[in-house]
Amino acid sequence: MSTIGGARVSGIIVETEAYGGPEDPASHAATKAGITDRNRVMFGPAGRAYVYRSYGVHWCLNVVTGRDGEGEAVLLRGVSPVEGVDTMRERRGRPPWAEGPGRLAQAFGVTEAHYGHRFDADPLWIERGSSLGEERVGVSPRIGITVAAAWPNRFYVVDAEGVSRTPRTPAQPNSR
DNA sequence: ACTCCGATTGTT
DNA sequence: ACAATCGGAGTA
Repeated sequence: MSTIGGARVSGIIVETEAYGGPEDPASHAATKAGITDRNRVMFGPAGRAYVYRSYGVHWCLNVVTGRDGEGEAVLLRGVSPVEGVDTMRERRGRPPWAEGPGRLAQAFGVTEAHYGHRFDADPLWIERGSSLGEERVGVSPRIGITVAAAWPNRFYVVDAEGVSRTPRTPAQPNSR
């Protein structure tokens, strides 16, 4: 749920990816330098927003999930819209509204300004949803990464609107 | 100081 | 298939 910019936008989270601390080579917490300006909030207490810029173009939103010092977070990759589709249309121009991490952040109005925001407060928060049968939860490797590419850390609601289309399999080992 | 390239998306 | 776009992370 977001009230960023005064507009009420909400939806159901239907796709996420788990990123661990320094022991997860695909995580932004896994840097040689340890804690940096970018990943600092990941190493803080759970329940805050880790926002990063992707490809110099998009914002992506994570929820810090680890204990203080652990560096773990969950990337929000897909939301099934409930309220504020009109606002999403203004922000995005056209569908899909919140399918994929960049679109999701744009639809909800999330930017760098929300780095470190606490999810227990306005203008951006998460509420408990309804429980879901195991058979409706899909698991797969994370999208778009090149290391730890086999880790089954992506979770999604089977057949739900807002789940990103998985790109064709990345490809070859020998690009050089 | 400088280079490489990505937790992506939209267009060709 | 490829461009857009830029700052983080490592020093290729």
